[in-house]
Amino acid sequence: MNRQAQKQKTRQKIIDAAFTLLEGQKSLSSLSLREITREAGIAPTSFYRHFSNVDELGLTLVDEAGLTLRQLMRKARSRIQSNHSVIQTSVDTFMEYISQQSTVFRLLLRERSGNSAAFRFAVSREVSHFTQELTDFLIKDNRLSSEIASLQAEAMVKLVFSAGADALELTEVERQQLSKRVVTQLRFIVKGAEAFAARDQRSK
Amino acid sequence: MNRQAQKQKTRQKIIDAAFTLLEGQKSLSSLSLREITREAGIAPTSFYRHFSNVDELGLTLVDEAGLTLRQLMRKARSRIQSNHSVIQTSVDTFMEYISQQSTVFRLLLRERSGNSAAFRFAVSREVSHFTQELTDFLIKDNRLSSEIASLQAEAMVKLVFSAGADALELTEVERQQLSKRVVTQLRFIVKGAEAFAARDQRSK
DNA sequence: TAATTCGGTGAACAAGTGTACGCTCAAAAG
DNA sequence: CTTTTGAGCGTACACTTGTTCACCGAATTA
Repeated sequence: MNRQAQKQKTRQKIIDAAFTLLEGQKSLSSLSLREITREAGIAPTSFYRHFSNVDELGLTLVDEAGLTLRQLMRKARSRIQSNHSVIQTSVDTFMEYISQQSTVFRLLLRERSGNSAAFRFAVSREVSHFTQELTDFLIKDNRLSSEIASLQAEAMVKLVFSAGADALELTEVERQQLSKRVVTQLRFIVKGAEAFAARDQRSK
Repeated sequence: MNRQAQKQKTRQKIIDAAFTLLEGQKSLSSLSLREITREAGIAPTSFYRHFSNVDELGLTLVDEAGLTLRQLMRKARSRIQSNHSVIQTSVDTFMEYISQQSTVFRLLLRERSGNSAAFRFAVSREVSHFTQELTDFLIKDNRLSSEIASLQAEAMVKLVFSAGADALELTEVERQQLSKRVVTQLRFIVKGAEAFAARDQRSK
């Protein structure tokens, strides 16, 4: 068998093992090398053929989680085309992803304020992408000034991610109730930003 | 010397040692018993005379952090009496506390989405107090319906805490810029909630 | 004064950790 | 076919970890 392919395969085994362990209550920095290799079914020392550190593996996982996040955005956008309530659709999509990919979101939301500066930075980068895309959308779709759009987007993302973190602890029905609250709260922000934008227009 | 007082004193030494270690990049659950006792200058086994677990110590720390939070609220309220911009004053007070008591806030903000369910629960209890007090204030001061007040308060607290988490990574000047953004974003929420309240009034 | 309580200690244990080193043996290169 | 490469393994080492146990000695009680 192809040597390169084989290596890639065990590398994936390591990544999968880490994700499996993360499904429990563990965080990235509490994963031990030996734990991971045990789960992956390889010798502890083999780990070093793929990553020089557990931290390096951690950054890889954050990157993969970022991919999921971008996938989420794409899905939300594609749904908005057909359906008209942008906010409702977006929140629904977000919550759906949290249910389906709970391990990935747990990873992101935990490491966002976790102990490792490197992880925090990596997550914050991903969330920035998210915010930037929303900002662009608001400028184009709602014809807001870039300043107000950016403030609005930032507030909305913070609110949604914060609610997402809460959602991880909740049952399916509680999650739906939370969704309704979040939708209303987002509408507060939209309405408020509109009012500010109108005032800005008038004063010009 | 009084035996009881002496015991209290070493108990405090343990708590102080834990806080000192937390000033680094460590989280509650990554603190080890021996680490703590080493820092406190006592024998590892002495720890058990005061706490049966490191987790039990952790909950004590969260409680102490909650005290600081309530102190913050009191301070903010007392300042609002004299000054008129409620939002500006509150955000300033919050950011000031984050600067001064950064370890405490790091603890709260980290454990809020940390690995331990017990810690998460304890923190969420403290944040709930915070939200509830703000809700009451909004009902009394802004004459909002309890439903809208609660939604508004929840959104505001989520936004402020989320910004607080960001602030921990920033320099003093960046923090002031962030404060300005947050104040505007909070005004979005207030304006938006007002609009919704007005609509509710009309429809009745 | 004599007896008891109890906070703090040191030694010891089993279990877990990261990592260095040299080996195998099949794939890749010559 | 021979040589080189390199992924994976086993052993070993030095550490750290939580917890048990019997013990000391001063403060407290009788």
